[in-house]
Amino acid sequence: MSGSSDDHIDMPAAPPPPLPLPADVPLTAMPSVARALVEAARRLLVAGGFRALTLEAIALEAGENKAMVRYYFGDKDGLLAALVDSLIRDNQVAANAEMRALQPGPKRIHAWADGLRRVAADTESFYALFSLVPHIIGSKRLRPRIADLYEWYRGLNIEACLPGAEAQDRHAAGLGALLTAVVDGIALQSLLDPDRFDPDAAFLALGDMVEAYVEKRREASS
Amino acid sequence: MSGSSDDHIDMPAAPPPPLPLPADVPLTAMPSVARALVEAARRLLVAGGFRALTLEAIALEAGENKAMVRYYFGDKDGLLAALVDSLIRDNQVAANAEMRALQPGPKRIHAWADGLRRVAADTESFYALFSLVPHIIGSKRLRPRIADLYEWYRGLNIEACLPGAEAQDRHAAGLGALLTAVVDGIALQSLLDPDRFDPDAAFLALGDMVEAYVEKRREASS
DNA sequence: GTCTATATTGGGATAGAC
DNA sequence: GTCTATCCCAATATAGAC
Repeated sequence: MSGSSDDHIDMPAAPPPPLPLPADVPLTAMPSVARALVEAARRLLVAGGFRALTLEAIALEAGENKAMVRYYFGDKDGLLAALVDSLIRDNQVAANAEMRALQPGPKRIHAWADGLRRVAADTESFYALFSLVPHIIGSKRLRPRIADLYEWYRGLNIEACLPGAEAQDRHAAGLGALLTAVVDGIALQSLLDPDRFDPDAAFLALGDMVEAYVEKRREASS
Repeated sequence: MSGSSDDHIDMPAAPPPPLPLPADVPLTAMPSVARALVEAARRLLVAGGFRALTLEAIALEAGENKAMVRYYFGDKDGLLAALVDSLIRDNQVAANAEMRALQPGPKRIHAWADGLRRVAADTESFYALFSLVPHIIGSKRLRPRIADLYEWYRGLNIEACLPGAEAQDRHAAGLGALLTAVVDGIALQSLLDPDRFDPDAAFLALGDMVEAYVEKRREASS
């Protein structure tokens, strides 16, 4: 069945789904049916956890046909990749635009830290994300896609705080990873203790720390 | 069967679990049967994810009887709490002892950052932890226990980097939360991209950042 | 309790209408 | 190019026989 060697030779080997959407298409740029599916999946995930995420339930919630998942995303993992992308990336776009409008320097760093604070405050998105993590890590196809997404995310952080850093600069790479980690980790602590935990304090400290670090780094290199 | 009202009266009414172990008993201090159960649960979780964690499978893997879970931990969530505690806390004890042996100052901070690096490098533990997160967040009984564990963990970080900080000091609280977040977040990135991602770079940056921050903070307050 | 038959569910695939 | 209606296969759950 996998080879389907009986196909007519002139049939270009199983009509490839016309457009399995790449995972990095922003939600707003998707065909409306695809967007409806992603948004339905998100609602189901937030409401009922990963178990609730069946193709049938998603199609029902979206008011679409089950086969549309295959049509637009190839398979369920493709849809999940698009979902994770929307959870991580869409939040970043606004902060990104804000950041680029500012000149490099302390002010930009604090503005970026504040943007990260707002991203981490979206606990619903992070609840959905953490619900997916076990499945992502266990999925051969999904994990590399999410890994790429995180790589992009780290690069964004580097550009915000150390514009023009060399790609091989290990300190810069460490900073990018660290900022990404802080957002995820603080969001996790907020989910675990929504009443008592104060996420903003961490980002205040973060802004000051990155500023002090970048300053020291500039002095050292001059 | 749950009521078993036919039991002889002189049988002291379902021996109440003599010690639903508090979640913060270190693994090494547990009765051997309890420890065997926790370790079996850990192996199953690492091998097969959360779905594999049924009471039957745990008892089988541990070579114990299913009822022992109720006896030692009250219920499944009690066992899971002890498991999470062992995943987070046991790693910390050694680093904690090391830290206390050092005088306050830059050296201690870098030693602490290196301890955190080693904690984050235990990807198996973090795989288990992240597999449990969706269930923890959704569990009314488990979530507060893990929240307390994280509170303790944040306090430990504060003591390592800002010994003697006031409990109400928001900057100190932010730093404690931030260090905790970095460990979790970096471990997540390692799990997502075990081949390419360089977790150590983040902790190098972290040590320098915290040092620069604490230094600046001391100058400001003097 | 253990096992097997059966029903249900879930992910994936295909054919064909428009 | 978009979409609907089915179908298939595997895994799981349930039920009843023993």
